[in-house]
Amino acid sequence: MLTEYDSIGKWISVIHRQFQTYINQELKEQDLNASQFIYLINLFQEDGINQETLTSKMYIDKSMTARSLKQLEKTGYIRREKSKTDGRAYEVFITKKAQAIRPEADRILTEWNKLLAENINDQEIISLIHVLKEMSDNVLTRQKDIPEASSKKKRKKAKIHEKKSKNRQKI
Amino acid sequence: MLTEYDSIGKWISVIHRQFQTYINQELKEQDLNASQFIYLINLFQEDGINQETLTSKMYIDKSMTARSLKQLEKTGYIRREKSKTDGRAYEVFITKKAQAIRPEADRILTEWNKLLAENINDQEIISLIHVLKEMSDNVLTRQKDIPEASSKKKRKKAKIHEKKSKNRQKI
DNA sequence: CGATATTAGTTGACATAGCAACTAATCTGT
DNA sequence: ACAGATTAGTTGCTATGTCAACTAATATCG
Repeated sequence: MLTEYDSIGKWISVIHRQFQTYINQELKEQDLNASQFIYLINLFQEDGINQETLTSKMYIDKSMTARSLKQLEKTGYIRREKSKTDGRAYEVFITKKAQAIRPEADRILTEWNKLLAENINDQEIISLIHVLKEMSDNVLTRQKDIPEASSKKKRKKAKIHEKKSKNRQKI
Repeated sequence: MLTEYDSIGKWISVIHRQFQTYINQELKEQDLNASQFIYLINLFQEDGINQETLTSKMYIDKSMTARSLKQLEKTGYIRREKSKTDGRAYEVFITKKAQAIRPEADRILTEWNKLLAENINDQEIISLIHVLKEMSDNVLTRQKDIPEASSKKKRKKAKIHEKKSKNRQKI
């Protein structure tokens, strides 16, 4: 039961891949792909957000954000302004082009959710979302609890110039 | 509610990525990565399976199977035998090296499921699995119903005559 | 039988994603 | 103030995954 792959992870992975495929099919006439689409959806909800906030809202790697936004900027769906209060940060804004496809974007997501939820009652859906969120939280909590000897939690030892010892072997 | 990305797809994607990261962390001392690991798990359940069956059991693209098995063969976790009854097919067998890591593999999955399920009661887990399966099924059913294959299928050159009626029995 | 289609598997191209290393700007403690 | 740490963002490398085109073997059906 809980010891087998064939329980939760498998179906999560399957649905994740189905989602990618579905979105890409729906977008195949647009100059947009699935990951850029998801970034737009998040920007619709909070325009003017900076990349870091967007990244953590999506629980994704910041490099993905950098690359996706770069492409969205090139194709004219967003523009970026250097923050006036923080010279490192950009504020990200959607353009008219993005606004124009918003109804279609909403439609695509609505259809997807409708497809997923077919023959499943509302109570189960609500419970599902709740449980998924909680699971995700469990993982995040663990990641915080176990800093993993990573570079995140810098020890205060502050050895002078330890930089050279980075050639760790991965096997 | 159901019209927002922030409902199901988001958490599915987040947990999917967390799963990849978790497995890769657990495996970082092994000559195995997350996707190969999942193939092994499936092979433990059904040794001697052929690639096509394995592929559909995992709901993944067959090219991924080809590449992952190639690597697993190179690192000695599996071997392949040409099927005696079908000259196109391979039967895939796990080796002693794979058997040897099976307990560790089971442990990793058990821990993952335990982590996910922390503070979530068994009934919710059972319901979750059931609902996820059903959702995945909903998507698969749609894919069957909407073959849309005619546009995908490139005409082979010198296709002489069209079938009497479109033969759309593709998956 | 023989033409044609279908199937199992491989490969090339490209999209999606994480990690580590890097730059430049900002923050912190003394 | 200012050195060292941290943060925002970018980039290189690699893994994960899909789609389409391809080869070779097999199935179908006149």
